[in-house]
Amino acid sequence: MPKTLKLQDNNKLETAAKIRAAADELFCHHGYDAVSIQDVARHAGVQKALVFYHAGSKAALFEQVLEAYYHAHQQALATAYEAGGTLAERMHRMIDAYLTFMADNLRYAALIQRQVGSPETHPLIQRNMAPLFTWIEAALAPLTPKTGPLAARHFFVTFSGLVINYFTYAPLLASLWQGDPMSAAALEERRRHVHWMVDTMLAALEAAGPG
Amino acid sequence: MPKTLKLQDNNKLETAAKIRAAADELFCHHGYDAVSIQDVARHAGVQKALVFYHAGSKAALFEQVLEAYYHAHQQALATAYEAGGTLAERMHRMIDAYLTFMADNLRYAALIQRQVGSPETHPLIQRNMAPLFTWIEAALAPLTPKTGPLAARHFFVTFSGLVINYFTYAPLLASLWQGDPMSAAALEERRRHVHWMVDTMLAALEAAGPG
Amino acid sequence: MPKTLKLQDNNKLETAAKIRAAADELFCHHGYDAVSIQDVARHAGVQKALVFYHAGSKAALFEQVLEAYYHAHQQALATAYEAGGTLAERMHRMIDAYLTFMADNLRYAALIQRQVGSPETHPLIQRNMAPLFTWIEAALAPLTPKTGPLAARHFFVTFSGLVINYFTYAPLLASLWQGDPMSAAALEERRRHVHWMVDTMLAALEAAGPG
Amino acid sequence: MPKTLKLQDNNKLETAAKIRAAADELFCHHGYDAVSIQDVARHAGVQKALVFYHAGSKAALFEQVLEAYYHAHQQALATAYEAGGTLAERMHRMIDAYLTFMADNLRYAALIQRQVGSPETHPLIQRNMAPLFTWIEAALAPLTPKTGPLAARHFFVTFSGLVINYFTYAPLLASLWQGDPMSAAALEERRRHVHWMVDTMLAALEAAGPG
DNA sequence: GATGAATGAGTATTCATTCAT
DNA sequence: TATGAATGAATACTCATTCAT
Repeated sequence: MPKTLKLQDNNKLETAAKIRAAADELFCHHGYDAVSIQDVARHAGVQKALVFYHAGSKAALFEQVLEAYYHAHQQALATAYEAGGTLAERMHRMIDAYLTFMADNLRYAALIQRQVGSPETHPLIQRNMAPLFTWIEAALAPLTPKTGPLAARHFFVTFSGLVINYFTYAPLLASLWQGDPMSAAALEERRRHVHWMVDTMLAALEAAGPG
Repeated sequence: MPKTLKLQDNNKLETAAKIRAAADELFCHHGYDAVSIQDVARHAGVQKALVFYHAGSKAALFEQVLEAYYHAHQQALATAYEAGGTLAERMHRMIDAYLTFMADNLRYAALIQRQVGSPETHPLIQRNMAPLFTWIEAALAPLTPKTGPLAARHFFVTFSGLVINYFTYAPLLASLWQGDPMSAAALEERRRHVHWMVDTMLAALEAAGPG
Repeated sequence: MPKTLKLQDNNKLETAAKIRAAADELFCHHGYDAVSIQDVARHAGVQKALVFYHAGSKAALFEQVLEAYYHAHQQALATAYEAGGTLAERMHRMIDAYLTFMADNLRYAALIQRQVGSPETHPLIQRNMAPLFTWIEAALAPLTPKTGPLAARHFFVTFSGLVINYFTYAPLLASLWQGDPMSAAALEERRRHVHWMVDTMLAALEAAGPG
Repeated sequence: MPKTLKLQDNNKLETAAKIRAAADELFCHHGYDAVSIQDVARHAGVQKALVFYHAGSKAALFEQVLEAYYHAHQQALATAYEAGGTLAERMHRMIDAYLTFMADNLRYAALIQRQVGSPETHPLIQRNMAPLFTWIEAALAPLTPKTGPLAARHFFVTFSGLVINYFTYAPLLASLWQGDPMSAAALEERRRHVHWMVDTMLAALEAAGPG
């Protein structure tokens, strides 16, 4: 009976997937410490011991969630890394890719936000940031000095902040924004704001002459 | 016996202060969930039950810490709120006040960062952000439209992010910055970067004509 | 109301004592691994968390039990260590002290027996054995060589075994002994057996001349 | 296909044997309670469920290990039981057989040592001791009284203790012995010590006249 | 103001064991 | 014969909190 087989296969696959999905949601929502394996098990509709069977430990489960986001993030930016065109075009594309990924993975912002404070997670976050930093440094090299207030590294912090902060502070901004700051229209507006900031900044750098 | 009374008063103050100081340090460093009252008591060098006597509960103790930062923050920005001069001057002063407060209260950034994800803390953070938002909206009113990508609210998110993100991501940036990103020299460099961003942005807005 | 005070005092003292007593009995009966803190708590009639409050941890509780026996043991042998008389008299007195202590602390033999296999307990047992070894070596020095089959260290193993083994194997010997091997009469018989062994051995050593 | 069959047979044997070997080593080293089936499986390099398939249960696996030692022990003493010669010769041979078996099965001493405290194992240990006890009682019958301090049963406890205790306490004696108490030279020395004790004791009993 | 004892629910993790395949 | 998933009870230990003194 292939049907039975398929069902069982689905069940097996589903168990591990259900656990990861539950862990993802809970960790992102409440943070590592505030979530217990009991919570994850309840949320996934499985038994507590089964979470350990599949994930090994709470820390390992958390790392799996982080790792999944890391891969998704890198993949999301991959095309933007390699795309050509003018500097402004390339910057715009990178920002669009970043914004789209964040909008598609709203929990991710919250996760990272919280974990920035936990040194154990730093290596993973650094690994995550490194390619983007390298890319921005290379892209801005013709226009920016190696050091000082206009060095590329400052623009890296500035522009990643322009994107990330919108998402992390979104729940707090709901009262300032009329309507949902995560709606398609609001996100599009933010996208154009960041593009404007990029264009303005690039124009100023170009006017000032090469770094 | 005033002498005894005074001593007792000092002891009282000292005990409560020691507890708050310990709570401050631990909550900021490890987050609410990762800190136990036992930890706070040990760190303060007092008995566990005394923490409850003075603070009431763990949640109340945490709120006291948050509230203290809230007041310190408002006080730190108070002069900048009222200062006069050109728009650029006023923006610079506000940014300087913000940066200085953050540099003086490095733990605060970490605290807020973590708590942004916890809905219970949202009211306090919103209360904290409100005056600054109002101020920026008023300050930029002559130059920015009420809605759209160049509305003041976007610049609020953008510039508070320019400041805050530098602090929250600092421990991750250590490898990119050569040397400590929290050193006086590094902070001064960041200050000048943000000033440049403000000046550039204001110039562009002015060139484009009133919102 | 002194009565109430006394009762409360007793209760406080009793709690720690009840826990130690329960731990003593259970650890000796079933061994470290087979006893859970839950068991100890139930046996002492207190709550599980209270065991940790008073003892710190399972390992610490176990060490407290061991340590108590160690002190009792040393105290039990103290007089015999210092007593004078002929070599035979001193050996007899030591054996009597040892046998009496073991008979009064039947659980102790079982405890040590089991723990001999656990390296973590070795230091404590070695500390326990050291004074007796030193004493026997000094006492037999005039009669035994420093090395070889008749060295004092062999007699230490032999005579401590003569005493200890009787107790550790007692529950297995019940069928061979008619009646209880732990009865006063049976113990007195064993005492005389060990004395006879000592006398026989000393006579042989003396006949053979100084080591 | 006999070849395949044979291979399968070998694999079967190997799997069961690997499990028993792993169980043997772990149980002897750490005791019943401290060893999990997971440990055994890992140590044997097989799957956890396979251990249950082959052994039935943890208790059954443990009994298999004990039973194997029981058989090996009886077999090791078998020749000594039946050998002829003078009483001293027969005693020496028995002691040699015992010592050799213990030296060849060092883990066994540790196992028995621990299990003496567990009533469930008593029947097996008693079954193990019975033939030796009967043999010693018969051998010493001409020289010893039926009861009292010089009854054969005391010499049974005494001489089995002389042998066994050396092995069980060996890890604790390492510091007293210079060098390894389990080295061939050290074991030979102990053998001669026990022989001397036997000879001395027999001579004294003979001098005293028949029991 | 301060303390030590007590509590009951919670934590992550491991257990021996079963079972469908 | 072998396996991977699943289970429910148990493990040592910590938690915030209370309370009598």
